Amino acid sequence: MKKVRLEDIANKMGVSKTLVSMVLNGYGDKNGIKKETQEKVIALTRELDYKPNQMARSLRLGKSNTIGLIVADISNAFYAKMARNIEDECNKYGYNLIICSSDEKDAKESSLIRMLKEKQVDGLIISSTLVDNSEIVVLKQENYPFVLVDRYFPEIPDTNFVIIDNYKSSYKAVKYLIDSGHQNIAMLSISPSHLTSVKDRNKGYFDAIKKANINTDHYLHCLIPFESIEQSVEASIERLLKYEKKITAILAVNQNIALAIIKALKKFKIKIPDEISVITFDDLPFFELLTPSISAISQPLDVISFNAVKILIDEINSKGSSRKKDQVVIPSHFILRESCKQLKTKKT
Amino acid sequence: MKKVRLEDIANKMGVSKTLVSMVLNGYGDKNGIKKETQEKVIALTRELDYKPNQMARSLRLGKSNTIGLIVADISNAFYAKMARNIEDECNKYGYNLIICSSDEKDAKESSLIRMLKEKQVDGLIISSTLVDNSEIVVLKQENYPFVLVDRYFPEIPDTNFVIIDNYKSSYKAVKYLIDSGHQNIAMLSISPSHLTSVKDRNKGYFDAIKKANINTDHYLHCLIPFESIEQSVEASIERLLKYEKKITAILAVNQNIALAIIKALKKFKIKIPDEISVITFDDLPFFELLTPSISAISQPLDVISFNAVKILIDEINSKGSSRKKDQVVIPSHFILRESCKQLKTKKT
DNA sequence: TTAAATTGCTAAACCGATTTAGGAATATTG
DNA sequence: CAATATTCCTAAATCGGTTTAGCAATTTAA
Repeated sequence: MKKVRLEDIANKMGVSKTLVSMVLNGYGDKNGIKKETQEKVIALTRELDYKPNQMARSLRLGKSNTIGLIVADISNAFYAKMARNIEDECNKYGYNLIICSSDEKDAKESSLIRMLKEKQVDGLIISSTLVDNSEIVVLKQENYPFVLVDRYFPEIPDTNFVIIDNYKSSYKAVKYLIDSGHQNIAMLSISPSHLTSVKDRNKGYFDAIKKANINTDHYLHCLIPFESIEQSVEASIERLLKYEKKITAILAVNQNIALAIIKALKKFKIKIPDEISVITFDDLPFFELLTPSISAISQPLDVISFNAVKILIDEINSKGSSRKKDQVVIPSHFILRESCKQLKTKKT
Repeated sequence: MKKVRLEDIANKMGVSKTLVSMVLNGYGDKNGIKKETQEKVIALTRELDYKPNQMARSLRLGKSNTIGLIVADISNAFYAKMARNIEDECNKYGYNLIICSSDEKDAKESSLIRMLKEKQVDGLIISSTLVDNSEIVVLKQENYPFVLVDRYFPEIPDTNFVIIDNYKSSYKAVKYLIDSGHQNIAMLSISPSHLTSVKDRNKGYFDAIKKANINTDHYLHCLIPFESIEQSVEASIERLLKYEKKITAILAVNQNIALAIIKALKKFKIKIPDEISVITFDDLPFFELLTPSISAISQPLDVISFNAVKILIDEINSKGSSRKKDQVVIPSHFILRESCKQLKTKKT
């Protein structure tokens, strides 16, 4: 069973493929094609189950109606959720999504960007891990439509991005802990930590403890290598437990770190929150199910996705004319759960 | 900055685009192109940062090097993990992935299949939700390469599929509970339940309790509507708690149901496993972190993905000649954790 | 010295759609 | 009745690659 082409329809009807194309694209009236002819075309199209070859169409139109999404790892709950939201938003505009995982690897991300461009995607949404951001700079120079999410590049001006207010979120969470009476607060952050999201979260933590004039020992701020989260977190926790002063709270820089922390504390039989309070960036449905449930800084992924796609489509549609870039910072939600212990009542 | 085309390279060098194309595709020697010329082509290609338009290439070659993946919901941890494994496998073969979520909706899945065909994907991997499977039948008639995962259609013979042994997994899990002394074992299954995976899991449950000659009251087998898992599970649990006999174990048909069960039991302050033991299909990293940790029937997603992609690529490569279909059934792993209580020592 | 073989390359067709420019037949106008 | 306008449609170019068929110049063979 051979595929049905536009030409097959045209031949079978004894008209030109120009006519068929016009009718199928809704330009029948505009080009003065007889109603009767139009109906016959439509009918035959149905009958033969004609499916236009989008590849051919895209080549001619210079538009693939496909968007590329690059995240660190699609199997990560955070990105999976984001991908789903982005997928839905894209569908609304008639776009499809090619999803790729960069594994936080520079080389892989760069080659993914190049590959997606070769595939002629109309735009990119990137949660970039790049240190060497030259590929992004090229995108910008080429005026290629793209939006950064979750992380951005302060050193590249005038790029679209959608992020949460990482600094403020971090600062507020730590401030909450301080106000609850915690004096020795650790943060388990991640390395490489050139990512703006991580940097801002780190800075929020440091600024909050500095401002409160409590223990600002850098020993309390641990960098966990991305490649070996589980073991490194366990080692760090072990180290922290031996610290001269009693550490009573930990801030996790993301959900992966949080999972590892919970696992390690379980292993060392440290009770949350009685001995150590825990707050994490990123919320997972199951943080609520744990006993105790885990306090989280939740990113509104639907809002982020909505904005990212909207901006990207806008960028695509206004290609050529250089459009003013959108830089959206969305507030996060602090969700207080059982994992935080009040050491004293909050000062008024 | 205009895009560089094959022709631009050719013009700039004063050769034909045929030559350039041949060289870039590695057919330079075969066509007797001078080494010197070849080198010049390669050099110029680098210099101009030429990126072939894959759309044009695909159109000519009738091959997009793209695969479509349809799952119920990519934000679901199970499918996210599967998608990632499939992505990696595809990359090994030089393919990309368009991922789509069907939301377990017939109409949406059918239209996704049609859409992906229009996009000229070279093959499909589908975790199908279809009751009306006519779109699958069409695929088969057209000899369109596809592989079913997780679920298949017994009524459509000779289709590729990769699944786990749902019946046996379910049977064994329930048998384990029975052997541990449980007499009143509930199962929270899902509706619509036309899916082979669900049907087989249900059958395994029923056969195990029938064989053991214990309570086979159908009241213990609850169907949770897909659209309202949380509320329905809660209602079902409430009902089960009022049952004339004391229910001491529950089998969850998948991770979503399990999450809802854990939540509901937490709400009703029922202790796992002291009052009720829990086993679930599908393993999540966090099942291990819960207190108590949750026993699970784990699907080896890497093995499933590996097979699915391998079969699909094989199918794509042997297109035309009708290839013998692969039907792979992979054993699952039962992971015993703290959520199962021994009511008596296992009989010998 | 001429026919045959080899070397190194190219023109043009093709994939399947969209679009531009225009043509033939009929209807309307002056 | 000729000139113009309208109606309905089409041939051919185009998008950017790959591939087929073949050509001109040189080398080898007879």
